[in-house]
Amino acid sequence: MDNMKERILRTALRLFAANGYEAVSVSDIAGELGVTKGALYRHYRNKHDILDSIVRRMEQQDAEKSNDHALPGEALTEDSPPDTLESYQSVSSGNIIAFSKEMFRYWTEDEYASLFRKMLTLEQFRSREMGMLYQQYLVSGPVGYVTDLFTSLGIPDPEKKAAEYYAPMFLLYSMYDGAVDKAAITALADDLLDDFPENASRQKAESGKGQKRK
Amino acid sequence: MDNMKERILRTALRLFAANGYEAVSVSDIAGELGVTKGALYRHYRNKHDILDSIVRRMEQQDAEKSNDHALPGEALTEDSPPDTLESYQSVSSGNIIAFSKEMFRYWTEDEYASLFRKMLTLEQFRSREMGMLYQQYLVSGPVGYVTDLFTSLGIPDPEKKAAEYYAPMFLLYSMYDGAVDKAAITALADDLLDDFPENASRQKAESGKGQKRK
DNA sequence: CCGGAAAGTAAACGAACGTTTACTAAAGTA
DNA sequence: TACTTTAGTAAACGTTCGTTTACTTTCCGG
Repeated sequence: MDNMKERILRTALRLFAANGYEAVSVSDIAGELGVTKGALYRHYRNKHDILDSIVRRMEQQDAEKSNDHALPGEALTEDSPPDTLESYQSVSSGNIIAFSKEMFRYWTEDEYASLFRKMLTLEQFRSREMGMLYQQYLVSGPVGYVTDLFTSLGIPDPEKKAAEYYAPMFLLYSMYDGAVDKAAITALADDLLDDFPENASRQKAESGKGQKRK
Repeated sequence: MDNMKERILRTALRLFAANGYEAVSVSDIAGELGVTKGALYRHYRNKHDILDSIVRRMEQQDAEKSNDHALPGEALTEDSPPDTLESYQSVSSGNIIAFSKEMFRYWTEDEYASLFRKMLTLEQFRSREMGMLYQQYLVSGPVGYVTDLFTSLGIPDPEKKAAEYYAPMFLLYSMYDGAVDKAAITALADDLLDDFPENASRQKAESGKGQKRK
């Protein structure tokens, strides 16, 4: 249907992700689409409106995605009811791993999400809004999510463990972007995620050397 | 001495780190310094020359730093001679941790390094050169360094372990940038680094290659 | 098939871009 | 003291920026 508006959005996102918002001109976007720049103003009020639409699209796509993967008790309600420990158990053991693998693929292989991630990376210091979005989607957001999960599971030092859990994924986003062999990075991500419970389980059963207590 | 040239460099870096190279105009830099833009051209051939000088300055500062921390055998020579396992032992046990803590402080608290890191983050997709520098300084460089170290120590799965080792630092760079309480992030970084040998020791049960003992 | 909305073009707008030029003032140096 | 270099200013260069305008083409429901 309204094809041009969509094409503008995606072309703009691709250019913003590669060069940053300010470095991309309206003429650049129009040129890539083989139209004159005046045509863009039939679909967007101004350049910044395109950026806003890109962000809104991501928020919408993210909302749909998290509805699909909603945990029991937080599917439809906005204010989350007190989740029982059991409600998380389903996602905790093998599910959190699978969920994380899917998330890694999403932010690297999904075209829109990957470009959006790169764009946020470039814009994070330019405005407070972009900085917040960057943190929310890629840094403190995921870390906080895992922290809450670990807390409800009674895992000691949930913050520390959450950082240890999410950090490899975050690092591998950047390695993925700079790598020639992308598949190797994806495999490494899977590998590291699979390893986590093994590494973490050590301190549960065995005492051995003095370790932080809770 | 040549004060203005230095002030231009640092002001430009500060603006580039916040907004990206393209988004900063020559007038912006001059305006911050309270001079007209024509004055900048007495010290730099053009805008890009400022960026080049910033990079060269970082490379110089980095070279000095790695000379201070040089491992035996790689102090002065450019082509690294075959390092013995023992030559790394000094940095391996408690030293690699201390070295890493120092590195974390360097990239977050040292004004020049911190701004340079942010600038590289914003410019990494804009040119191949900047992408290479970003990888070299902040991603594949550190990971490769730790991988080599772990390899020479006979640690199994050195790549995986190196990623697990460096990932928290890399994540905390971004958390540091977005945090209000910077000191808490630094403390968390120290904490995570101290934890690593304990977590990794699990699979050293079978191997008698005792490398960690405080 | 026709009338009007929607989509796109070409040109122009003022402002800002990076860079150059002509000129002035200060600082060294013989 | 005279001359040369250096640092900085103010203005102008041509180009490009985001945006607006007037006009043309396309499309589609009555």
